[in-house]
Amino acid sequence: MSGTIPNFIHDVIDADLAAGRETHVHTRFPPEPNGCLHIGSAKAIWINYTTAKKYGGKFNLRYDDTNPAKEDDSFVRSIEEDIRWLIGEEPSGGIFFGSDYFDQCYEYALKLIRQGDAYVCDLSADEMREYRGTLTEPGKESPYRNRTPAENEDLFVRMKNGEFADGSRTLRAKIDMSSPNIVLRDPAIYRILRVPHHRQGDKWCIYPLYDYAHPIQDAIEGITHSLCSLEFTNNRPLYDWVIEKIGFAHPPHQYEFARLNITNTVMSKRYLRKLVETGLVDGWDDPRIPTLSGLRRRGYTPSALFNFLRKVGISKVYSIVDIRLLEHCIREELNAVALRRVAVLEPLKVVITNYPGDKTEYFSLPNHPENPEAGSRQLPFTRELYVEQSDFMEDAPNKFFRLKPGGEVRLMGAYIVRCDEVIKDDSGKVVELRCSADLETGNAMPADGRKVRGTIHWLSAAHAKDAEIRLYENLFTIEDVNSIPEGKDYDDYINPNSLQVRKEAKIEAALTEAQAGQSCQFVRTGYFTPDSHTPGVFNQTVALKDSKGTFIVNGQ
RNA sequence: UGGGGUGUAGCCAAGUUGGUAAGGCAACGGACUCUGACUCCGUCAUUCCUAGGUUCGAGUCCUAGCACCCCAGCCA
Repeated sequence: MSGTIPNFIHDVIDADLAAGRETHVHTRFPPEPNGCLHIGSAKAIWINYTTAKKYGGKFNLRYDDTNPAKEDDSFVRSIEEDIRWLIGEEPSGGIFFGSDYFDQCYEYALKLIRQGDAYVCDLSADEMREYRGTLTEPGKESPYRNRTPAENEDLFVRMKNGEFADGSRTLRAKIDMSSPNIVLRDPAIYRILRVPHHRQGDKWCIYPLYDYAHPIQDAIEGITHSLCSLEFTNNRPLYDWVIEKIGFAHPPHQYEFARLNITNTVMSKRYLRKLVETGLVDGWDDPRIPTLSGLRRRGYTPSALFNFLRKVGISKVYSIVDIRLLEHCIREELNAVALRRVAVLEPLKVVITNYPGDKTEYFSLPNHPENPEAGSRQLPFTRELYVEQSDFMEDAPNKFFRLKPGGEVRLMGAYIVRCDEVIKDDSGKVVELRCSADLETGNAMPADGRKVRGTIHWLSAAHAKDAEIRLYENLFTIEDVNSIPEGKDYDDYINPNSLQVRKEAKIEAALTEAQAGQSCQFVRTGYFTPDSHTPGVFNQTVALKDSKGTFIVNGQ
């Protein structure tokens, strides 16, 4: 279940191992602590983690914290928590910080300077852009490109010592201003930035850029296969350049895979942040967004997520996965293990007219119909019950197998009842049903052999407990949020029904003891889990599948 | 009009040295059912972006096109 299907990365590794280019496998996941992890990050974690595992190698967690202007310590804590939750253990190779290698990055920069492979450039950001050229025209060499190594070293040391203003100079790799790959047109590898670092404090006023720092981090940690997403493909030649010029004995190699996209949701950190900051969702762990904390609060499990990722596979094709595959994976898992419970989301009172008002009897309901070992529990039955409003229809079509005037239905695990009378309020709304139970038959099959097709869930009004139940739908009404028409914005496609709160819900007594992190199936409606923030609130993980499109317990 | 990456069903995605298109999701039929769930059966690419070519035989090889994605941050 946790394995992977064949993929090009493992093909590469198999070849490396077979040819003796590598003797082992070491991977890493390098998040920048500038936001929360989401299911797209989970794909990167899963690929790196399972690859290391498959080959008996190690897996590192490394915070890629080279830009103090964007990073925050609170995110390193949330990332660590999410990863522990996801993989269920410590990263086997350890936890590191890219910033811990700043000294080495600095020393290697000096080495590049002395080799004539890097120079201090005084061009402003705007000038550098002009000199860079365009996609179709080569760039021009910087007038500072031919400074001597000694002059460059002097300048770079003074950059480090804080003698120059932010942005006034950069250290650049001396590669090729006419390269068709723009990444290679003398990229900046160090910038001056007077921003305190979350771990280094005020030690530095120059910080290395990703393209320069990343290969060094990988090499220092002994990473063999550096697996990242497709948008870094253009940067790979620079990655290799850094490794080669510094002269690492055992060069790591980078391989790229397509990032994850899912229909009707958003994966960009930038937009997730916007949703959180504008209050369109309720924090980074809002159950409607695909952050790991949100998914966790929603009731998703690491194994369901990993299974999902495994089924999606690894490729280099831009793709957008149907969110229903994700839902399938959590249903598949929860169906097998979740205990069945009764909850009435939208209660409608039912009075059993031929049942004594002072009587209570108990019916046994299985905790899991397919697993007798899960046992059963007793549900109290009394004259006044609650059933689901949507389980009654006054003018019902033929295929409606639930309660209707004059019709019979089975109360799950208990009596067959017939609807005799419908009581409405002044506005015509149905407020109560008066039914009669087949007391002879009890919870057995009818002796006369008549068929009762429908089975609905119910709760004794006197015994039911109150709860708030939150139902969720897709956050976006558009499948691909990456292709929003011109002139429109993400916000134009937010589903107004993404959260629906049922405050008047009723639940069976056993549910009052449910703990956050436990999932159960509310019979006939879906899988739910207690909210981790508010006691007495349940979050819907996913609705039960509704193959005929008529099982309307959710919404209208 | 530069460079890089990618094109297999509605959506993901396998396809060994060319040998006659896996699997999953979705959908649609049907069986079963005291959850309209689950489970179970069945249907779902004469065709692999297009056009040529090589071959007894091509998704796999060759040639030429086309489409989509990424790159012009002192972001990652």
